[in-house]
Amino acid sequence: MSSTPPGFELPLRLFLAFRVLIDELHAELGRQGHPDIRPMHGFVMQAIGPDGTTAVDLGRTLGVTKQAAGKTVEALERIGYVERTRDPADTRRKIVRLTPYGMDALARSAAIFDDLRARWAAELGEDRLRALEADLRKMTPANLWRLDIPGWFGAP
Amino acid sequence: MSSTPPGFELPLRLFLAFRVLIDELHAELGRQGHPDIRPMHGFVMQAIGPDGTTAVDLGRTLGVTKQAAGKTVEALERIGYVERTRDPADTRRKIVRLTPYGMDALARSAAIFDDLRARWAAELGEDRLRALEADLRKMTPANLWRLDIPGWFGAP
DNA sequence: ACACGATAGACAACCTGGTTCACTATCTAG
DNA sequence: CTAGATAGTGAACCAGGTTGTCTATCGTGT
Repeated sequence: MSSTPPGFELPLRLFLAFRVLIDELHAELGRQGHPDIRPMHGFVMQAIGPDGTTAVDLGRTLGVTKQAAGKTVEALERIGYVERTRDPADTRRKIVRLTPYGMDALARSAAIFDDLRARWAAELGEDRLRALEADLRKMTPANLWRLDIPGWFGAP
Repeated sequence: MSSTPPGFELPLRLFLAFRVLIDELHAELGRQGHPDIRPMHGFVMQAIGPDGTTAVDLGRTLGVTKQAAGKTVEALERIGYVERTRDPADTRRKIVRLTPYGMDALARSAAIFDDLRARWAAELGEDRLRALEADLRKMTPANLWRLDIPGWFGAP
């Protein structure tokens, strides 16, 4: 006869679970030769994808301004994860592409996330985890990338 | 015979679910006379609790420095949600307490969160939601309040 | 052919919430 | 009664976000 938990526990647990996964990802990424990568960077590189993009497009994907996207790309460029080249077909545009180092980080991230998911499956059971994922999918918007982290948090 | 989803979907869905709940909370809070409250503030007020606390203690609870906690308290004070009074027993300390307005916001937050949880229960089924909560509880640390949002996100 | 609107990118100023370092005031224990 | 710990504050800085402005380039309509 357990009573229903207070409503505020759910969002907190969701956030904590997210945080636990991200922290573990970055601890492991650090061990695998990517100590300087930050939580944001992984998402941004995922959003850039293997084919490259532009600052404006990246901003659209992530739900932030082109200036914000540009700044992040700059930071990523400084630490060697992306490079920008002018688009010969439209010299206004600069194509942002992952470097081999960036590709490596992205591939490792994917592998580590799969591994973390497998650990959750081992702990909870694959069926329970699938149910959890299905439920979350049901309650969240389709577009995975509109994170606007962490801007929304301080937004007016 | 569905294949297992990519590992990176799980953290994203967790975050998105968190975000959806928080956004809905603040939309409703806005409608109920608290338009100026920001996502951070709700958590901080929860952490302050009905008995009050101090900046140092609050920092410890939230996992941020006392200076950061102090700044947040200042902001909350400016918009009338908390007040600070010197502790007569130790004049170094300043007790941070919720004002009646702050209490109102906290009570409404709790009610809205309960309501949001009820909506999830209606959508997913109470048993599925309980399973989800139980699974998250299993995979996250006990201390609900060590959020360090959003500092951890940009932390070195 | 060309002018004009739309688009890509960059720069500056500012905001929030975090950090570290340094300092004062007060408490407490030896 | 002094030495060390603790509470709070201020300053300088950082990351990542915003708006607003500016230039360069593209592409379309007359």
